[in-house]
Formats: sequence, C-alpha cells, structure tokens
Amino acid sequence: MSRPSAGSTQAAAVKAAEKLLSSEGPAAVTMRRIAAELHIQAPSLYKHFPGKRALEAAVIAQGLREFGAAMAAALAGGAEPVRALANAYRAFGRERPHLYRLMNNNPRPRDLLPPGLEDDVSRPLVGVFGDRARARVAWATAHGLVSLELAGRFPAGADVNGAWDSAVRTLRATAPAAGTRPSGPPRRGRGAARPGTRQGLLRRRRT
Amino acid sequence: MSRPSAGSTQAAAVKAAEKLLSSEGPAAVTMRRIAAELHIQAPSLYKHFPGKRALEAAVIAQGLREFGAAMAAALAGGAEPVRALANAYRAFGRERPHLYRLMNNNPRPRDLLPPGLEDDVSRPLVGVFGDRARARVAWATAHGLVSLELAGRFPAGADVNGAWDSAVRTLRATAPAAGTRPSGPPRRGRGAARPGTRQGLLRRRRT
DNA sequence: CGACAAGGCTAACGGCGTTAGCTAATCTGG
DNA sequence: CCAGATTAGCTAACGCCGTTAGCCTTGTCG
Repeated sequence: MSRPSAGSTQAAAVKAAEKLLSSEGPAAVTMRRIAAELHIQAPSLYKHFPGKRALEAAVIAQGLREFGAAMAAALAGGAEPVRALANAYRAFGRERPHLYRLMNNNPRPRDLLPPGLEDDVSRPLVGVFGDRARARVAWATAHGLVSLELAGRFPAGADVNGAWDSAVRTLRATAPAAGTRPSGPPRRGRGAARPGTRQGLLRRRRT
Repeated sequence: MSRPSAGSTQAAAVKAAEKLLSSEGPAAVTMRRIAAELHIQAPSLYKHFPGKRALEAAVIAQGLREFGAAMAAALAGGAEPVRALANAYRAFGRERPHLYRLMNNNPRPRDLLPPGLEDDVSRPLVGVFGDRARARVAWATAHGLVSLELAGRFPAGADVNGAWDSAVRTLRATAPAAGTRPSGPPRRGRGAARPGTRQGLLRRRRT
C-alpha cells in the first residue's frame, strides 16, 4: 500500500477514537473498532501506539488542548470572569460528556500524558481567585457540578441552573476583586500556600 | 452440596465483590473471581443475579447505606455540622476510593438501584444549607474535591487540607445560621425550588 | 413416591486487548 | 542502481471477559 506521511495514522486513530467515544460511548472504543475506522486490522494499531492506554492518553491530550482553548476564549470574552469560566466549563462537559469523563474521572491513562497541558488553564484561575486554595475550590465546585449532572444524580426536573447561579455567586464573593480585574498578580489570603512550596494548581510530572 | 439459607449467597457475592474492588480495584471485579471467592463457578452466579450490573448495583446499594450511616454519625457528633459533614465525606472517599468511584462516577449501574437510598443524606443537607441550590453546591464541592483528590489531579505536595478549609469556610458562610442550628425546617432563599416542583436533592425514581 | 424448584456443574460463544511472526513496500547508504 | 534496513500492513492465536445452554443432584412438599 501507499506510504502516508509520518504521524498521520496516529492522528487519524485519535480522531476515530474520539468520534467513537462521542457517538457511542466508552464501550465502543475498542482497538478493533478504531482500526476498522482506518480500514486496517487491530494489531496494526500497535505499530503506532504501545497499547490502548496510550491511545486513550492521546485522546485526553487532544481534549485538554481544546478545553484550554475554550477556557481562554471565555476569559478573553470580556465578561465577568467567574461567570464566563463557569459557563464555558459547564458547556464543555455537557457538549462532550464522554470525553469529559475520560479526561477527568480516572488517574489512568492520565499518567501517560506530557506535563504542563493544563497550565494555561490553572494560571488564570489562580489569577482570578487570588490563591491556590480558593482556585482549587472553584475548580472542584465546577467539576463536582458537571460530574453530578453528567452522572444523572440530580432529579429530572432539578434546577441545575439555579445551583450554578448559587455557586457562581458564592465563588465570586471569595475572589479578591470580583468582576473588575480580569487578570493580575495573585494576592495571597489566609490559608494560601507559601510561594516556595509548589507552583501550579494542577498536577505536574517529570520536571 | 448443602443448601445454604435463602439469600445468603447474594450477600456473600456482594461481600466478595466489594472485597475484590477494595483490595485490587475495579479490574479485579469479574464474575469468575467473585465466583471463585464463593468456591463456585461463574455461571452459577447467574442463578442469583441477572447480570454483572445487577451485582454491582447491589454493591453500590450497600455502600450507600454505609455512607448514609457515616453522614448521620457525623451530624450526630455535635460538632459544627458543615465541618463535620465535610470531614466525614472526605474520609469515606479516602478510605474506600474504588467504592466511592463506583458509587458516584457513572449513571450505570445506578439505574438498577431502589429509590430513596440517599434521602437520609439529602434531607439534613437541605436542612443545614437552607435551600436545595445551596445544598447542591455544597454536595458538588465536596464531591469535586474528593473526586479530584482520588484521581490524583492535585500536585503531589498540594495543600488539600487548605482547600477543604477554604471550602468549608465558604460554604458555612452560605448556610443560613452557621453552626448554631443543627436541624430545622429549611427556609427558602432566592433561586430555590418551589414546593410543588420536586422534592429531594438527589435522584428519585419510580414513584 | 413422584413432581418440582433451587442451585450447583461443564462446554461453549463471541468479543476484548495483545503477541508472534510473516510480507510487501518504501527509504537510504554504498 | 542495487541491497539492506525500516515501516506498516497482514493472519493466527492466546488468555480473559460476560454470558447462554443444557445437564444433574438435592431438598421440599403434596
């Protein structure tokens, strides 16, 4: 057969996996089905990925890049930053629930990811909330609300919008200068980490 | 062979499944391994459960009962309720991470559960936080923090305790009468559900 | 005593991730 | 321009998975 340009099969496999994940859920993401989308046989995928987990990690990495872009776009929109980030966060989860779960629910295969993928999300988050503790609480609140919503844990007619409103109001009240300072140097409040301890809201690995 | 009393095999299978889950993780929870723990063959399990999902649902139901008991014990302890609930919630997740994930991460097999299992958790939660929106935010914050911690999403030396402190302070500030009213009739605030719409913080099904 | 239900068993099916080994095509160095 | 190395496809197969079909023993009850 012809020799496609280097790396294109990887990209195609990641794309096919993400398509299967989004359209049919995680159970449909099998090596055989991904291979079928590329019109090759399953064992051939192992020429491009060491295993299924590595392929899933590539899907996650791609998703994180798109997620970071969505967050940056939300912040750049000029609206009140806490509200804008919350809306964009929730929208991402609702529009791509299976990808959201793959990205966030399990440690593996995240341990195969390159470091720093989320730095452009965590940096402005600390900027908005003033210290890492508050930024983590905001992150956890958003993730918790999305996670519970996607898992169907709220009653069918529950006012999820109202819960998000309540969360945004509460979190905005904890931000140092609510709504008027789109970005700036984080001030440290009580309970915050000291500068030497660690840098970064999100996990970092291998330097 | 001897004829064990009715229902004891189900309970033993659930116990074995939970033991495998806790000690070796979800990948070890297979019908063959569960059966081996009972010294029977895998197909015999289908005389007691219609499928693996039903067995998992039984594990979840058991876990929810224990979780509800832990929350009730925390509230009964007399300490400040928001802090007490937060500590108990986090402790449950940290002590039984695989069970916590099975219980909370996916819609299925939760759809096989009997209704009302979590009512004794949600009722006092609404009581403490005054309305359903605030109670849901508190629940989501706790779930988000535990979920991110269990997924290893915080840096290795991150001050997770500090984040919990920050969350508890913030949430206590939203509770109507912080720390002085252990239980009482929920007052409705803005954004809360009207009485006719739906009753319950958590999902309810089939009447 | 005989019918029946409960709860074991073995054999087997299709699907999964993965490995081993073969082969054709392409790139690269002499 | 040819020879070797590399790339990337292929088939066959392994062990494990959930699950089904069918058999058989055992205890219960009319």
